Amino acid sequence: MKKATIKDVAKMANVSVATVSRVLNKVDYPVSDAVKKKVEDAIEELEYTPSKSAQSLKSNKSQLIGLIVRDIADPYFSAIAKGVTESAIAYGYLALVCNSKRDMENELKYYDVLMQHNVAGIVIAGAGYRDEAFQQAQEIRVKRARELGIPIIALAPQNVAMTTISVDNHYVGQLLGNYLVENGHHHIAYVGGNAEIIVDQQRLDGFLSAMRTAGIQQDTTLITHGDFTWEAGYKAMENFSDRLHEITAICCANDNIAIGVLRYLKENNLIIPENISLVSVGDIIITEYTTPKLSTVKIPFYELGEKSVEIICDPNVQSDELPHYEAKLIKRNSVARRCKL
Amino acid sequence: MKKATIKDVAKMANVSVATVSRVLNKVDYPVSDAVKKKVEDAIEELEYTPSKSAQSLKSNKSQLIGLIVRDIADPYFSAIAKGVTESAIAYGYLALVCNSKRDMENELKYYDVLMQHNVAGIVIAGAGYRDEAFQQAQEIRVKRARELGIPIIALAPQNVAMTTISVDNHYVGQLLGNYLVENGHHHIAYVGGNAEIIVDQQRLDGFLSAMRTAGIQQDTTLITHGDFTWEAGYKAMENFSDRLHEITAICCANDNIAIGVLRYLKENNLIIPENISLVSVGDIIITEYTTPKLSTVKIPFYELGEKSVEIICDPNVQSDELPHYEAKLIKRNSVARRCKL
DNA sequence: TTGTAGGCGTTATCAT
DNA sequence: ATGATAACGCCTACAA
Repeated sequence: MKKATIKDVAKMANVSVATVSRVLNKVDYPVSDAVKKKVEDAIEELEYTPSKSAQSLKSNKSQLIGLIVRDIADPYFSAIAKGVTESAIAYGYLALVCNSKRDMENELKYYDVLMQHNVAGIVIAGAGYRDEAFQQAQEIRVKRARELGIPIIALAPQNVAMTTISVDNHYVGQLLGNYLVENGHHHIAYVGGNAEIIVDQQRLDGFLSAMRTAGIQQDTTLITHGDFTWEAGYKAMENFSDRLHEITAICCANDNIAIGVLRYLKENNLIIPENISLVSVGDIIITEYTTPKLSTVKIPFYELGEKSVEIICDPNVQSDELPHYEAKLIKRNSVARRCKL
Repeated sequence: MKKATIKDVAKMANVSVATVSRVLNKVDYPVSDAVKKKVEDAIEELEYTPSKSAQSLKSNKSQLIGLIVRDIADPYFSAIAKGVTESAIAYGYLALVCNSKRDMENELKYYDVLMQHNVAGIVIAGAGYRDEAFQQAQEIRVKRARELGIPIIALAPQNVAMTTISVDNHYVGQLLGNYLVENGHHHIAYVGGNAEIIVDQQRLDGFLSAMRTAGIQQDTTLITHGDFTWEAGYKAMENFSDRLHEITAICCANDNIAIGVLRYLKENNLIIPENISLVSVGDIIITEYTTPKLSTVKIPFYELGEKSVEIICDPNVQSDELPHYEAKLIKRNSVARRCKL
């Protein structure tokens, strides 16, 4: 059996397809009540719904929003995906989710695939890579999208001219550094994420500037980079094991890393925060359920995802009046006051 | 600027659109090398890619897979989503992700929306509701989809005749019960999930059958239901607080619940597993990062998602030779041997 | 107020 | 080996 088409409806209601289309799309187009009724009955009878494919072909625009994430199973990205999918539905759209597996090539490929699908817009969740070739490739795609009238919204800095809504990551790093300093910490290890990704550098810079302001000479051998994952956090600690006695606090570039770090420290019988304090970035839900609860800088992932869809779908939203998102420190129980080392 | 169409390519290559279509789609259709070359050059020059919308209209089938989840930010569902999205891309498809917010109405609506988009298939991640009206509504949609040739794959039981790949949840409950009994536990609290969802009952039944086999009379007032979330697990414990001294173990219907339970117990200075043992279901990644690591029954979420796409996309896969997925107990550190109460 | 017809980009059928 | 054309379902000028 096939789905009913507008023709079937027209036939059953004894009207033309144009009339059917009008009662469907032109709310205030003059159609006689009798005809309108007939059409609506036929639609119901046949369970007719317009074909999105045909509409998309005709209008050269689909009711689809593309979302590119690095790993949908990572709480950061799934929080964003939640915002995007829920907001999309609210606007009558659907979200196409692409998982790059943290691979640059894949990410670029997805730009193309999504455009082939005539998406109404594309949301880029992850921050950009510092790699120049990548940025150029990205720039080409952004330009092409603009020519086609497809908005692309980044939820983290890309170093490419494009609409971006994001928290100030330099400030995030400062927040972290200042908080630790305020609590008397001077010997701090910094566990970064993937150094190839822009935000990693920005957060570290912010952290270092906080150290400088506080007159603290940061030991650069106490700075490490890996990836924004749990495993990476754990592994970083393994490599750090012989220097744990030198430090009183660890600053992690995101919550995942902190969770890995936390596990390592617990396994090695260090008490948080009594022995070592811990801060990170994100405020993913699990930070409320670890022991101790993690002090972290909240990034409004859900809201960012939500807003990006709004920018794409709502014609009233001007992309020149982008909202400002403020990073906020959430103090919980992973930082202790350290008077003196 | 507009995207190049097959006509543009045909014009540039001085051939007909039919020829272009052939070099694109009919690999072994006889086309002279010279013409083929011209066409390929034009395609490259114009950066032409076929419009998915037009293909979808023409073929009455899109390269889209619909996925319905209850909460994409829930590790259970995001693991499935990861399997689905990655597998989809591998087949040249894209995944449309719908978030029902654990609302039945939404779920039903998504069936319809996805069909409007001409999806190649639909994957239902969550188990069905016991609600009869829901099951009927679901049945209608499944039947309609079948008539349209759209496969629907459930990754958990629905009590509706449809293709389902899933673990045996009764067995899961038995596994849990037996493991606890083997370790000498006789006074066990059971924290279930949403009792309206089919698997919740199945797991509990399995657990109870294990108790019966062991000759243990389960205290039914020690059985509670809430939801499959962290918050619900925590809240269940709050309501249980005055009975904690009666029990030696807690069996949770999934890992989320266990994480909430764990947090409550820790806040109340109970040591796991020395004071109370804990088991659950899922084996989501975080269970490896809690303290202690959670003993749980592994459900292969990623693989289920992956397989469902394979069934939809791969014409060689017969849906009558569905794979069997075995639930497996992962013993970690949340269960202690209890000789006697 | 309603109907007719062309075209969106493809693919497939039928000619040549 | 290649080309012309109809059709997929919808929307929208333009006609009536």
